[in-house]
Amino acid sequence: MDSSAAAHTSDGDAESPDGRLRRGARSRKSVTRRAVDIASAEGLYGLSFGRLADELDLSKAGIQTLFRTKEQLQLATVEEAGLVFLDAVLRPGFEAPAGAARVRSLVEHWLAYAAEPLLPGGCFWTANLADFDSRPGPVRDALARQRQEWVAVLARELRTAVEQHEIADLDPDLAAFQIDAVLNAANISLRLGNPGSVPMVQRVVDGLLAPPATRRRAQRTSKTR
Amino acid sequence: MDSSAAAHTSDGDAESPDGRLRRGARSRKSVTRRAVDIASAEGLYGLSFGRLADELDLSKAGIQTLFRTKEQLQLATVEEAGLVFLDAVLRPGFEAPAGAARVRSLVEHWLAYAAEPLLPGGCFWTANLADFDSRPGPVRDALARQRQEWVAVLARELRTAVEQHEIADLDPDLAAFQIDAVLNAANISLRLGNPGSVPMVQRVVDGLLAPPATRRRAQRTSKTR
DNA sequence: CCTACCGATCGGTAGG
DNA sequence: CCTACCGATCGGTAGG
Repeated sequence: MDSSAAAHTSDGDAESPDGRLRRGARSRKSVTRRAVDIASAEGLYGLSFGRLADELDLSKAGIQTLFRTKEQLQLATVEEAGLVFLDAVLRPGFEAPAGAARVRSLVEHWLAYAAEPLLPGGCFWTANLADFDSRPGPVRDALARQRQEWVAVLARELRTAVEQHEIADLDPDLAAFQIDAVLNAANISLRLGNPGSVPMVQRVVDGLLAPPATRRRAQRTSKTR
Repeated sequence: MDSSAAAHTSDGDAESPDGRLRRGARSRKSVTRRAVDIASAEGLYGLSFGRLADELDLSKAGIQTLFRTKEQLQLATVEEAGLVFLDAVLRPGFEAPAGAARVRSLVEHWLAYAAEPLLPGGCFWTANLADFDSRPGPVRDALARQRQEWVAVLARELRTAVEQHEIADLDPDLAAFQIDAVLNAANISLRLGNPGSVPMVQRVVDGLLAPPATRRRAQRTSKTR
């Protein structure tokens, strides 16, 4: 992840006398944070230098100087989205003890993250992976890697839950795939004005996480909750 | 669905003497079919009159005459995508007997439909619902309605399977939601060059459709298949 | 269906 | 020779 920001700060150890480097880093952060909001709703192709300039009261050429090309702007936006996800989902989710409790906490924080007002367009990856899955390149690769890391986190906690005998013996990778799938489906349903998929996610997760003796009942009937 | 095609054919009951209406309808179909291909890979916003004109050796203004506005082109493309899905998934799937066999057949045909070369970008709705879920309007409404109809078809067949005692007593709406979710997740994974999610879909569906006595084992362990 | 345009905006770059 | 901007404009293309 050698972003151009790293290059900016590494070619001179000392801050320039008038604070230009500091101001540059601050501008970069404010641009990428806004870009994450735009891209969550309208996709990474909805980004443009001109639009960001208008919304942030900067000049278009100034933003272009910070990122050089649109692809590098998109990559920086993807990286910033990862930080947003880290703060909103991973860090708070990891306050729960490893295993089933952490899976539940991660799912809860994910559902909150997908709802407004954190990101106006819901989940950043739901919106952009579908856009970029047919466009090979570094942006697609970065998005795919982040998604894979998220699914791997879920799988690891599910594996821990199995090893701790909190839940029945299931395939952690398969269960993580299912949880990620229904979360993304719920995110789209939320965008379409149908909140009914959120309790469906809960029921799927409850079914997967139910202790061995009661798992059949929890996932089977519609009136369990 | 009063499309502009209906308006074109209703303002004169008789075919014009030189066959212009016939040729217009043929052109419309060729344009929308190509538009479905483009939109499956690059989204309905990747459509443009100019690009379609280049690819089909027509003039940009000629295509604009057929559809008037870009939104009407998008709506006609969504409608055409529905016909593609009908031919590729629903009609062949419905040749299987109602219930569990039909669910399996629909899933099989869906997975084949999501793979190339039918549509270069995979599932039309996976790509476009994520794009349009934050853009209210008739295009979003049409996409959402089609998706809901597909999930309702799955739910109805699952309900039939329960009533025929082919499968355990589950909530058909919840199971249909899960199946649609993992299908869309598999479609994206296929686009990203990872075919491993297809057998995961099969295992999820097998777990949901397993007969009552064996359902626990089928969905539980990773080495069942 | 065609040529010929419009106001605007795209990503990117010029000199100051 | 560097940066972070500015106003202006490059060649192309968008929907209409």
